[in-house]
Amino acid sequence: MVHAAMTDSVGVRAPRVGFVVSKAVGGAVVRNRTTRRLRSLVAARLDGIPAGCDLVVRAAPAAAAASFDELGHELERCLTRAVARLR
RNA sequence: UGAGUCGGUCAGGCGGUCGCGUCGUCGCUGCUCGCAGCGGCGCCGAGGAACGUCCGGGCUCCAUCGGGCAAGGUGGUGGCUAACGGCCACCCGGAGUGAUCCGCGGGACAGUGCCACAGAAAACAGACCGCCCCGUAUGCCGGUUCGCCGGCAGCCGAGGUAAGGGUGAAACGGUGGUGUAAGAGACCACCAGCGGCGGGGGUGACCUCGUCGGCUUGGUAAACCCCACCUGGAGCAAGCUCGCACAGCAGGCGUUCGAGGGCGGCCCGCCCGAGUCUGCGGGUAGAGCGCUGGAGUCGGUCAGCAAUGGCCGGCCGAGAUGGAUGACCGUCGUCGCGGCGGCCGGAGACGGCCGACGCGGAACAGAACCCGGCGUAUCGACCGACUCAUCCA
Repeated sequence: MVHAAMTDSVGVRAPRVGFVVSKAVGGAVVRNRTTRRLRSLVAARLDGIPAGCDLVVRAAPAAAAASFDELGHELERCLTRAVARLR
């Protein structure tokens, strides 16, 4: 799930992204690994995020078992929806 | 070729005999019938630090409403990481010709304390030897109208000064001049340093340029302290499951007038609450799980200066519980020493290389829940990068 908000109305500052990976996803090791994978996935899609925007990416419990490609598709879907809702 | 700096790898190989532990398997014996004991066979069986237990995490249980005061830790900046007191990069200061190394690197105009020895004086100014001026006992010299006058030295008294001297780890800016009775940032020039303002570069520590100003401010915070940030407690004997055993007695304080407990430092505040505490006496001290494949490691690739991270693929046979992993022999390799033989260099003394032989050495040290670091110990062997000097092309 991806939440988005325009916190810098001028749209100059680079976009900021935060991650929420709760205890429901797994233990400390699983949660940290999930965060790292999500971070690298988002880094590859930074061009599609408008400047001045803040994102919060929340990991569902299924994210722990998902493969890298599955995570990528799901993030893509949520990201386009969240960005479209901004406009 | 010599001298040096930094980083990394390995931790003797092979074979044999005896011994130990987990697991598997076969046989015998026992019974509570799926375990125990004994014996045979087979596989596997410590480390780079397994160590110290100095930090940080995972994991487990307990607690989790809030406020205040303590306590402990960290300390340039930016990043990495699960986290750190770790690592990487950079800044500043110091050492080195250099590669590089070292730093316990916030604040000394918030306050308090301390600064040994030496020195006059150690933090706020003061003045021991000095230097100078004035008054003046006295002495000497010169002049004299014999009243004294001038000069020099100087006891004592009052004052000016901090340039010079010596001490120290450190002495109230440095050098040169002006100035003065002697001197002094009193004034001037340059330099160092401090502060203000402005321009430029950098995410930042900070760097750099210009300009102005009083001319100048000691050290110590691993002394208390101040500032910023961080920290719930206990630990695998954690903890979970199964099984087994027992017997109470006496006393204190208590049941909305509340004992006791929790918020593991204290106080407030909040919550639970009918039992609880002490002494004597009695009982059980068995088994299993946790227990080893994990923030693992190697290669490739992508991002990054790097630490590190993403993706893809490969690899990974200790698990004891009074605690196993040991001892000996053979052989090969390696290092040191000894004499012997050969070759080379040299006038020689001697040095270097090779060969076989003999003797000797091979460290530090050992799992106990698991990781990331740090620190310490270590006979040696090897590899890579870089620096300086000299020579040759």
